[in-house]
Amino acid sequence: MKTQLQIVPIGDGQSLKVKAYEALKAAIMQLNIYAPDAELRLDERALSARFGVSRTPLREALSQLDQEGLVHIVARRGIYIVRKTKAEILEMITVWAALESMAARLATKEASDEELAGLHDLVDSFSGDALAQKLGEYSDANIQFHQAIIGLSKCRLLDQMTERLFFHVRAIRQRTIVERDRARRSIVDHKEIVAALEARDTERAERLVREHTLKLRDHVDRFVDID
Amino acid sequence: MKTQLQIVPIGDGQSLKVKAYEALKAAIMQLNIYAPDAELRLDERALSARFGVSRTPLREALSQLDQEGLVHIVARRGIYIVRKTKAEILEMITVWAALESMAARLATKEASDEELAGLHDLVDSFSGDALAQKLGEYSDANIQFHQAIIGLSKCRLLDQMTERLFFHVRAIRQRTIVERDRARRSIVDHKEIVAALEARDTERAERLVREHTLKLRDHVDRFVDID
DNA sequence: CGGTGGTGTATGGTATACCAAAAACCACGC
DNA sequence: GCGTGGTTTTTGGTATACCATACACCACCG
Repeated sequence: MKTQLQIVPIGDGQSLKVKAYEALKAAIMQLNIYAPDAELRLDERALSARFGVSRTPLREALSQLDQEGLVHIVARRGIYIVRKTKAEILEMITVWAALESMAARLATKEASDEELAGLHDLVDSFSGDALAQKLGEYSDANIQFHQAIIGLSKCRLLDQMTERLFFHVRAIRQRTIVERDRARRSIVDHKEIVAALEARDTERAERLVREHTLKLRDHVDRFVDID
Repeated sequence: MKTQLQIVPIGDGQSLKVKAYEALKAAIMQLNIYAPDAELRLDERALSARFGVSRTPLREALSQLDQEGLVHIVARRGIYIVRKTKAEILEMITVWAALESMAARLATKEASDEELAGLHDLVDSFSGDALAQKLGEYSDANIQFHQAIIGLSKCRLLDQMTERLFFHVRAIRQRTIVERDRARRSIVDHKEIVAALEARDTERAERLVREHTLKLRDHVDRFVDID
């Protein structure tokens, strides 16, 4: 993981503000912000020159990132990429658990049999070779599974609100100490969740999802070392 | 309820951007956006002149409101105050239910006996004369109760995420048809919730809060007429 | 009278110059 | 050598001029 900002050329977007926003977000996502030598300070003028746009749209993009909690703008001091504290990460996972358990509840009523079958396949496809994979890839698959459940709730707002949470949670995965059994047990949980959804067991699906995500919370609490 | 923007003089704040943001938000909150003759269109230059600030900080404030979903900015078309659809309102209440039920769960573990006693008093103070009050005032007291529960979870993120939801839900209360028994039954629910919290009954507190808020969802679904 | 094309205007987007405050730097004196 | 005061530099905040596009209006033509 790089410890310096990797600025990608601005692609196609609607406005320069949006382009700058996406480029910055992508750059921050690639950055290992918890590395000791990470470059956490941003400079408006330098970025402006690097992107080839003026400060105005760039500032609007930075302002948006500030509101989302990715960067912290201090007047006449500087703009800093935010390092979430461990307590904040734990809170995010807690909120995630709340939202996803509600999504599971809704999914038992809103999702079609076909959609649930697709989710079932998704889990199966990882149960075979997941153990052989690197933890990082498992983490992606894991998030993919959880986002799929949220999608099945048919509630757009749940999608929007969890998107930001996943971004930050993803950022700390390389700080997570590998625990051998965790991936395997996680897949067992996933299978149980899918079974509850397919049985249209609303209460059980909600409970399993909540407990599963709160397990992750405890795991991060115990095995992630930041701050 | 006024149908025109009520611009208040910019008070004291840190930056002009923040002042403009707060003034605009307050103005929008005072506006009955669902009135047929409501002024939903905003004009950057006109607002800039009215506030006595340049377009730059004003645009940053508007951009933030756009991200929060209060206004909708369309390039070279205009800036419009957003009228949430009924479906969106229902989604917001659903998410609210998810977040507050988790808050109740946490509160059974995090809140002190004194804090719960305070919540108990809050409910009692409204059980006596609530029926005599106007529905609007009851609505405020209602939101106050729910925010209190979220506060007792000791989870800042839950506070932040529900704040926006309450804003929009508050905006539709004058469109809610008065249902005579609802305030009374709501208070019964509240008392049960407080009892569960005081008994430290995590599962029951979570369930009661969720069911209570989902009741509101159904009520809005049936008795609120927008779109 | 109705449709169509062109020109003018309104409006959000962008670039740039300037401002004020905070920090860094440096010279000076003890 | 170290602290202290002032000056320079850095940096985010603000004001303003200009740009590009979507829309409206109107003249012109069929």
